[in-house]
Amino acid sequence: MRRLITSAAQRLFLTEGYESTTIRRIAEAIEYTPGAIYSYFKDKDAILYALHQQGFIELERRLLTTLTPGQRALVQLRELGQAFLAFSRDNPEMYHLMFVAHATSRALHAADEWPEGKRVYDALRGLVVRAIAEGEIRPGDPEVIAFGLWAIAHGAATLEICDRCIVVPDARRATIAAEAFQYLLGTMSCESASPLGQRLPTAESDAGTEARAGVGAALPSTNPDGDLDVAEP
Amino acid sequence: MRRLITSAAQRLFLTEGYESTTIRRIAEAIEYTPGAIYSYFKDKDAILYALHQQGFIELERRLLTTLTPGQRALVQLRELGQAFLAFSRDNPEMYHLMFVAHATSRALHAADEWPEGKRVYDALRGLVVRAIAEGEIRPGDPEVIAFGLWAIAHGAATLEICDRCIVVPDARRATIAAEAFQYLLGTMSCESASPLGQRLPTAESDAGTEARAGVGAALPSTNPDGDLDVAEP
DNA sequence: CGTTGAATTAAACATCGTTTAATTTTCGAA
DNA sequence: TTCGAAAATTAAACGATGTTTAATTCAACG
Repeated sequence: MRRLITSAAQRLFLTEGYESTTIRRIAEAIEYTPGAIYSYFKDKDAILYALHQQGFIELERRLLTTLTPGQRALVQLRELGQAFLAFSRDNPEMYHLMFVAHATSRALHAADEWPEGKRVYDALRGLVVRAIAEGEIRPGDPEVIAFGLWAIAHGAATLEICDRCIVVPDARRATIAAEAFQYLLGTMSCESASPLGQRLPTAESDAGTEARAGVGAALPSTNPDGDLDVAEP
Repeated sequence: MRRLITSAAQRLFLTEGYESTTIRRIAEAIEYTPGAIYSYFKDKDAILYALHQQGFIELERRLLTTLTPGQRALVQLRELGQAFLAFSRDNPEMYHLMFVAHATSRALHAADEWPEGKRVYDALRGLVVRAIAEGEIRPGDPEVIAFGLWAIAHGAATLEICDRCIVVPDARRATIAAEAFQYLLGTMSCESASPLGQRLPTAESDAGTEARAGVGAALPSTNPDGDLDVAEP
């Protein structure tokens, strides 16, 4: 029954947007009465929070399935960032709910209240440690580096979602987020001593695609129609 | 009269928070009737948007007054980032309204609808161009570098504001945002070829303070009580 | 069949943003 | 000074929201 509610809420949320996702409309969608919902969720924030959790599980799935297992840590870091940006672009409303909406951060005050986030972040930090150990990015505090990478991806994603990219020229707008992540990851890699510090060597790259321009276009969109394929029984 | 309304709205906004800032409460604060406000603002979003504009003017003021005029571009970039993070920390609710609230980005669709933001961003890009010309950061696309720096600062700020830093250990939490910005600015500087690429030489630095730890503590908080000192006639 | 407990509803409450018609206030011209 | 038009302000209502409560329906079991 909770599933029924959250999946209806999610459908409404992704199709009609944030404002139209009201308790009454959810109830109408599942052919129940508004009051009935309060037997299964304390209040509206609880529903949003459940959505928020499902979103993070889906994000985690997408991030982890993107990683090519045997690959070098630096390459996996790049894949992680690209997948993160792709997710935010495919599901902007969901991303907003998950990361910046006031409704959800209200019920969030300790790390164990956000296990989904902590798992992904720990994986990121582990990857950073490995990248340093493999001598692919210059040594430094893994905590700072991991947080920095997260901040870049999250910052670029939210700037895009909140229509803040209107200050960059039209021609660059679509790709600037991925380019910025790519550039910054490049500068911290060990090859960055070369004057043009943005060519990041990978196993499958160098197939004729120029490094910078290739990033935006190569963004994998596993889910092009923008739906979240989670918990729709 | 518009001033009266916005300043009351701002006071309510900063003291009582987002949820409590209702038209009726604003009217009550200025001893008017709710309907009267609609003679001066089209709707509630218009009030939030006016606040949003004032916030950007204040942010711009704080950023520009922080820059030490004759200083090298790289140092000014660092000052810019620190001032930006300090602002977001001093005025979290305001920052949320200005950058990520759905209400404000609704009325924002072209660059000329956001002149305050464009001005600051152009200044940032100019600084990047200068830093490259002065040979202080490695050459690259100024647009990408400027956007990247903005993404870092904005990402770190929003992660902090939205309580996402709970995944980093308690001891590091308070300073991690500033450290990450400092680190990333360091890696793109030309001195970063050294193994520990995070010492950023400045005019007044090297006074015994260790580079990394000094950043968080040195955050200038021009406005410790968290108020915005704008438009309170 | 009757009873008990859970599920569901209908209706109300307080509050919200917004609109409309009526009222008050303002203020320059007669 | 008085009048009347224009502006400012109010009172009241509308529709919609999240939420609660008491009543009602429903399902299961002795």
